[in-house]
Amino acid sequence: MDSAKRQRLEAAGWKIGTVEEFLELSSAELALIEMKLALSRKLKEQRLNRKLSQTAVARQINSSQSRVAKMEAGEPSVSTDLLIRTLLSIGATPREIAEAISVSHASIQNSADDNLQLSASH
Amino acid sequence: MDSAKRQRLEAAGWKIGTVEEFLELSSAELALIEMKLALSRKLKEQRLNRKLSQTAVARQINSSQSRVAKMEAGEPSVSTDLLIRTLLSIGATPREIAEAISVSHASIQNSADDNLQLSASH
DNA sequence: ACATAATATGTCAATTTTGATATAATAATT
DNA sequence: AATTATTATATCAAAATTGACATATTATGT
Repeated sequence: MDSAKRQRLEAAGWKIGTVEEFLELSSAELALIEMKLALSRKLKEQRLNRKLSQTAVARQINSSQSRVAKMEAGEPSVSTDLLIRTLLSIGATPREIAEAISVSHASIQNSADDNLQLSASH
Repeated sequence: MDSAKRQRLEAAGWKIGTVEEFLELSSAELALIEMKLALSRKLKEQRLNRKLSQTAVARQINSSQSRVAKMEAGEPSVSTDLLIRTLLSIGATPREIAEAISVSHASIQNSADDNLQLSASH
């Protein structure tokens, strides 16, 4: 968990810092972060599928290109609300959104490598 | 749609006002509202299942009883973030959350009575 | 009926989120 | 290689959300 997953999270600006800090994140908090990242990825995927630029998406939702970029980067300054609103606006169905969220579940439960590394690291 | 569904939404504080205003709500906005209401209901359901008071839930998430009440009432001042965080905190799984969201989809597609009434009302 | 627990509603200062803007970094096109 | 389109990153004032608090209403038990 430490290395791989933490780096991924930190890259997106979630600055976790120490291992203690990381461990202090409740599983609920982690699950929410994972969910938001899953929605981020879904957004980028859907946008590319529809061959839209970030600017085009921004127009559809009365926002700015930079905010769309932040959404896709999974930055903490982006709320779940905004992610979902944007997904719905470009035509994603609630079902697709639900699927993305379910996937985020799997990624929590599944990353056995991460957990192994964690429990082996002390 | 006017009467039944609008009343439900307005009761929760979404004050829609005129029919025009209502119709101006994009389907994305409506879908998001429906989603949030579905999460509201899920929260209440899960809380009752676990026989927790609103105060007990508030403690778990460092919030207040009144805010939990607002969550369950589906008030606009409650973000999707908070709803999901709370659901996760009391032990709901991402899968359950996803299911609730999928249900909200059905309610949009299904309410044939509402749509009929709407198109017949002018 | 009375007390008590639980839920609802209103308000508000503090925090968080947001769109906008500027600008840098990359990719695509000619 | 030079132009142009696209995406990334930083900053910030305005808007939305939040926890806390007060208090009203409603349920539950005795």
